[in-house]
Amino acid sequence: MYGPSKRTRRATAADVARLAGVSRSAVSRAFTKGTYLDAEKRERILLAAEEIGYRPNALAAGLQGQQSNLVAIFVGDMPNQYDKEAAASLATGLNAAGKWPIMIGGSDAVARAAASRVLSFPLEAMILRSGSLGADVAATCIKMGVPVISSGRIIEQDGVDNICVRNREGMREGVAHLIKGGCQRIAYIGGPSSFSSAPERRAGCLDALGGLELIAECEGLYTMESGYDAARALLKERRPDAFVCANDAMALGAMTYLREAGVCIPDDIALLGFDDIEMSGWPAFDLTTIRNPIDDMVAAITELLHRRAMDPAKEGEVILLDTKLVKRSSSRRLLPDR
Amino acid sequence: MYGPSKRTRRATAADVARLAGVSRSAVSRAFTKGTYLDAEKRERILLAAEEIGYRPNALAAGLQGQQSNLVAIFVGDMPNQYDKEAAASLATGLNAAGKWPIMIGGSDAVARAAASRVLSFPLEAMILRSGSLGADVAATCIKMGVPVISSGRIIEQDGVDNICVRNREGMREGVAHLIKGGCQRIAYIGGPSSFSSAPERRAGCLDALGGLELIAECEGLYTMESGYDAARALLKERRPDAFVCANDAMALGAMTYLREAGVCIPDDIALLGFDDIEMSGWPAFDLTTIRNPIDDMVAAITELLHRRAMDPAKEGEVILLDTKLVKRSSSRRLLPDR
DNA sequence: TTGAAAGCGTTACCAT
DNA sequence: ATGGTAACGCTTTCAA
Repeated sequence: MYGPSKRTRRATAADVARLAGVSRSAVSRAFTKGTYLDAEKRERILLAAEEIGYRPNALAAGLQGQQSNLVAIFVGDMPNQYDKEAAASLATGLNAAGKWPIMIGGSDAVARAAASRVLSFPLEAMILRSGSLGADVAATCIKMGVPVISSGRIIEQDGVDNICVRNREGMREGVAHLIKGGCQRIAYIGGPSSFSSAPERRAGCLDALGGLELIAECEGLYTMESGYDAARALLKERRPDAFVCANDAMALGAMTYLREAGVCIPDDIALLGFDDIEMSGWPAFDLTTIRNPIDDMVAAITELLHRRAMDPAKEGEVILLDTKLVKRSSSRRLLPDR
Repeated sequence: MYGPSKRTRRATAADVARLAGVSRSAVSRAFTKGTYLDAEKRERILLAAEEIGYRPNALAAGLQGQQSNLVAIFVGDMPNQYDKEAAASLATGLNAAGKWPIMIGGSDAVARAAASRVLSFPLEAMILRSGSLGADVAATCIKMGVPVISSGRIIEQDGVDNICVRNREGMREGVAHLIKGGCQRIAYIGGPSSFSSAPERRAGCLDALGGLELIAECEGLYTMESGYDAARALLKERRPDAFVCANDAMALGAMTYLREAGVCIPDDIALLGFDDIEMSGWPAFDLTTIRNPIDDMVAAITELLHRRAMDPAKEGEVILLDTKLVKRSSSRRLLPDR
């Protein structure tokens, strides 16, 4: 039997037209809704198309001047769990919205080169999800006329849309919760200062402290391992009764160390994270944390994409997402929470 | 200023030609290496292009019949860590190889629909990385003339290239290592039978057992949580001295439960995983496991892509990857390992 | 070495 | 409602 698998050339509208005995125009219309076309005829065309495995070539359609629906997502190395979850959800959310996410990632040099080359596509937007680098990539995109959406870090640049979580407010609420629960000797495990989220979260912690001061403090790498190490280092200091961590990965690392060290959580030391990654909700960890809402982030990006498509020349905007304090057992102390 | 009509058109070769005072053909040649073009002229063109932010439109170039360099990656829900790591590395590896990976994911219905729609692009290949579903997606692709590369699960279908790790041999080596270390009462925590890897790994375990029989056995979901639950259930059975887990996520879940239960690893119970995800190598876990080599997988896929491009009509092939036993402390028992 | 012109597969705009 | 015919932006062939 002859079939498309034998064919080396891709089926075109002309092939379908020939097979169905109609014009190429009719084939095009059959695949576009809201066009005038005899119902029976459309049926016949669709059937013929199905038979030879035809569908409109997106390259040609995109060339035609329509929207390409192509979107690039620039992720860094995705060193921690949250980044991976966010990237996965973003890709999924985008293709639920009818967009095609092209992933760009890897170590700096490779990723940067790829990010530049991908601009040869008429992208609807470049989505930046990289903590540290990104600002220069953004500049290239803007120059090429490709809209930029920066997520997780605010890039002050003309025409760049930003979406960011309220790091400071979120952390403030979390630490306030610890204090209301009776914690007084708080140690802070911060993130790398190259990430804009790090100083913001730290500021939120200081806000909540009020008159209090941090018992101790150090800077981690947003990884579990660095949290583990940080906990060990900080435990030597004057006995803290709470560890506030700039993200969940470090908090879980710290938790692992504390358990090994025989420290009871939360009675000896309470623990607070930030992000609410999947693992944190798992009963064996049950970490109190501040939710960095991935679904809201994805929804906001989709919305931004839409608004930009409506008005390509609009001003860049900043969307701030609200966090949500998720109280779990790592902060559930004897003292009642109010 | 005057409204949305401010839209800036993307620069085209004609724009560059005008600016540099050359023909459109020359501009095209300037961006194609191995073409006849005066060096000084090429320089001038490239400069002009840089100035107005031009690069060849990949849509138009792809239409021309060249290779599109577009590749779709179909991932499932990526429920476990290994899937996420694999997907991230794959995307990165592909764009290091000059390919553009379009990610397709999400819950079954949405992902399936997207996978079908993405075929409107002249894809160089559809890469399937989904344990359970995928076979029917593969059929659609083949019908459309899009080559399929299945990773992690062998799809017996004309023209489908497969790449899979030697699950059985790997697990056999791992369990043999436990037995040499003195384990005799082995309990098995398996994966969901809908994944082809599950029965293979189990078979490898049985191979190594020789005359022995499993003390106990249950089926998990390849998630940490299911491993945790499985360990609790199995611990009630006649005291095992080893837990063999079908993947690392479950092994780490089991480890967490065992530690909570005060069981000493590996002295009371040894632990074996499969995959070697990042977390397993972290000192606080230090899980003995069988490496499911992501880098080799990515390299093989790139190679397969290349071979398929060379000969679109070639037979489908099966590449099997070797595992590597990674001995860590979760299996380091008193009895010397031979 | 260079420029003109012919496609590539669509969609959109014409007249029917 | 329908078929013919311009674009769309590029690469490649063909003459020069």
